[in-house]
Amino acid sequence: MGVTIKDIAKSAGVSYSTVSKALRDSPLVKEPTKKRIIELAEQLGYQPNAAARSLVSKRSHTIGVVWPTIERAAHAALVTRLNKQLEQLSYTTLISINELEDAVKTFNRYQVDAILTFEEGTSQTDLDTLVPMVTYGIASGNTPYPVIDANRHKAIKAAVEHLIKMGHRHIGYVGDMQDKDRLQADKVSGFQSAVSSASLPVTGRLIQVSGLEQYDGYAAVKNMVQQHELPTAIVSGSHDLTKGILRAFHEQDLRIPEDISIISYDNLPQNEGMEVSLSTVGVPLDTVAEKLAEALMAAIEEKPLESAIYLEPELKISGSCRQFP
Amino acid sequence: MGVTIKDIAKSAGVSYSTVSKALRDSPLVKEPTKKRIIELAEQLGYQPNAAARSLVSKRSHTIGVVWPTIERAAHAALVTRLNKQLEQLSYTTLISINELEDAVKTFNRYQVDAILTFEEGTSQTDLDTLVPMVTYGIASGNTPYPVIDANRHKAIKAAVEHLIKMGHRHIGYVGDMQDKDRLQADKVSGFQSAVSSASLPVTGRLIQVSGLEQYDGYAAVKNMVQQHELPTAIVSGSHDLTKGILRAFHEQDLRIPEDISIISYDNLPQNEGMEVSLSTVGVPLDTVAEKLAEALMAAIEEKPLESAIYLEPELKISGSCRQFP
DNA sequence: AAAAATAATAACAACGTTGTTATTATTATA
DNA sequence: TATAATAATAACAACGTTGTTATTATTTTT
Repeated sequence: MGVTIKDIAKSAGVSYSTVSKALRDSPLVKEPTKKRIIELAEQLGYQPNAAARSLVSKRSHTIGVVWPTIERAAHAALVTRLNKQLEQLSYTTLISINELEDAVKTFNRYQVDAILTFEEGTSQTDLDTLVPMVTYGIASGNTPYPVIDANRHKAIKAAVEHLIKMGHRHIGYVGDMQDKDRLQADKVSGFQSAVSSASLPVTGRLIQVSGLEQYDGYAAVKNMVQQHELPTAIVSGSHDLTKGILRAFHEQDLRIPEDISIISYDNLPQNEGMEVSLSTVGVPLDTVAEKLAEALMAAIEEKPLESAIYLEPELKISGSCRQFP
Repeated sequence: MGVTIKDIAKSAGVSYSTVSKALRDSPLVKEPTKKRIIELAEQLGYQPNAAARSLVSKRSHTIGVVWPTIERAAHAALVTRLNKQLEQLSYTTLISINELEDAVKTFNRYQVDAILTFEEGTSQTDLDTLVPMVTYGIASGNTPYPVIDANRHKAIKAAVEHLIKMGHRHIGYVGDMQDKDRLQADKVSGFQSAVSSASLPVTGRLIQVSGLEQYDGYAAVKNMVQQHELPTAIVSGSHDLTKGILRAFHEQDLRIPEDISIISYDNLPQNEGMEVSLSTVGVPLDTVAEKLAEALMAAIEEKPLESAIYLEPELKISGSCRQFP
C-alpha cells in the first residue's frame, strides 16, 4: 500500500496535519519546513489518496463523461480536446461506456463533481443524480439539465444561404434523414428552412444516405450521377461523408469548384489531407470543448446556467465554392 | 449531498452498523430487519459512497483502462466487450485518455484495483504503480507486467501456410511495415517466417500501405493492378484494409476467390455487411476480452501470472480462398 | 524582563464506510 | 426459575485526508 501523509510526518518529524498543510501550500507552515516536507513527499513517491480526500472535502476534482457508444467514434476528437481543457483547469476526466443510468450511478458513487453526457440520437430520460449534469446535444427545452447545442440547424442554413447568394439554384444535401437521430434531423431542418425561405426559387434536394461513413458519401454521388440529377452545389452533413463525396467527384472527373461546389459540415479545425481546400461550416471543435468545460465549471460552482446554450457556427469559405453560373 | 447509511439507520431506528451489515447481506442481521432496511435504502435512493468504501476496504472494485489514443478507434470494440465482461464480475471500468504516466497516477489516486494498458506501437517505459498492471500488446520478456499477446505473428503465419498448402505460390501481404509499430511488425514477421520456411519456392511480396484505413487498402490494390504485380492470394493486415481491398477488387472486376484469394487478419466475430464470406485469422475479440478480464482478476488476487500470455489465433476459412491453380 | 501579540506547529474531529468487539435480548439447558 | 448459550443489535476504531481549535515557540511591546 502507498505512502500516506503520516509516513511523511514520521519521516520529517512533524505532525501529519502539518504535512497536509505543507502539501496544500498553506501559509500556516513555515517556508523551510514546507520545502523539506514537499521534497520528502516527492522522494517517498507520495500519491494523495483520492478516496480520503474527496471523502472529507466533498470535491473530487473529477468530471465524469458518459459515452456508451465509443464504437461510433463520433465524439473521440471532442473528448480528447475536452480532456485537455479540463486538465488545464486541474480536473481529471473519467469516462464510462456503460449505459447512461449505470454510468451515472457509478459516477455518483465516485463523487465526480459533474457529469457530461452526449445526446446520441434519441433524447434521454431524466434521472436523478447528486451532481450537476451537462449535455452536449440538441436543445429542446424540456431537459432538466443544461444542453450545449452546436446549432447544427443554423450551420447548415448558413451554408445553404451562402450558396444561394452565390447564385446556386440547385442545391443538394447529403446526409441522414431518419428523424430518429435528432442531431441529423436538426441539420436537415436547417437545409429545408434555408431553401423554403429563399426569396428566389431554389430546388433543394435531400440525398438520403444509409450511414455516415465515407463510403456512404461516395455511393450517394455515384447514384446521383447515374440518375443525372447532380445539383450545382452540395452541402454535406459530415466530415466522413465529404471524404467519400470528394473521392466520387474525383473518379467522375468532376472538378471543384468548376463543375460543382461543396460545403461540408465539420467541427474539425482544418481538413488536412484533403485534396482541395474545403469550405466548411460548424462550431470549431476547440470552441465546443471550451464551452463544455465552461459549462461544467459553472455547473459545479452552482452558477445558474441557461437550459440551452447555443454555440455559434462558423462559415469558412475557401476554394470549394464558386459563383454560379 | 446524498443519503448515507446513517440516514437510513435513523429512519429505520437501528444503528448504522446494522445498516451496513444489512446492505452487505450479512448473516448477522435478522432477516426481517434486513429486508426492511434494504427496502428503505432503495426507497431513499441510497448510493454507497465509493470513497468511504474504498478508503476502509482497500478495494474499489474498479479497473482503470489507459487509452490515450481513443481517436484511433482500434480498441473501441475490445474495450466495449471488456467492459461487459468486467461488469459481470461486478467490476466497474473507468477509462482515462491521458498519457500513460498521468493516467496511472490518476488511477493510483483512485485506488483502482488493477490497470490495463494498451501497447500502441512503441513499447512502454516501466513506471511505478501501487496496483497490478496488465498490458495488451506484444510479449517481449522485459516488461515488469504481464503482457497478453494476441500472437499476431502466429496468426499471419497460419494464414500464409494455409494459402501455401492450397497451392498458392505468389502471396502478398498488405499492411504496415514501419517497424516502429510493434503490433504491425509482428504480423510482418509472421508473413516472412511462413514464406521463408516454406518447403516449396514461394514468392512473398510485402505491400506497404501508408495507413491502416479502408482507403489505404483500396489504394494498395489499385497500385498493384497498375504495376501488373497481382499475386494469386493476399493476406490483409487489418479489417479496414480488407474493406478497401475488396472494394478495389470489385471495381477491377476481380472475383473472389476465382481470380484472387484473400485472408484477413481480424478479431471481430463475424464480418457482417461484407460482400463475400471472408476468411479470417486472429483471436476472436470475445476471447481477448475474456482473457484480459481473467488476467486482471488474477493480478488482483495476486496470483502469480506468467509474464507473457499468448492467445491462440483461429483460422476461419470460408469462401474467399480457393485451391490454386 | 515580564506581558502581550503573533507565528508555527500539534491535536482533534469529521467525512461514510467496514470489521471487530461489547452489549442487550432471546432462547435453551439444568 | 436461574443460568448458560446464542442470536441480534449497538458501539467503536480505523481508513487517509482536511479544516478548526488548542498548544507551544518566537517575536514584539512596554
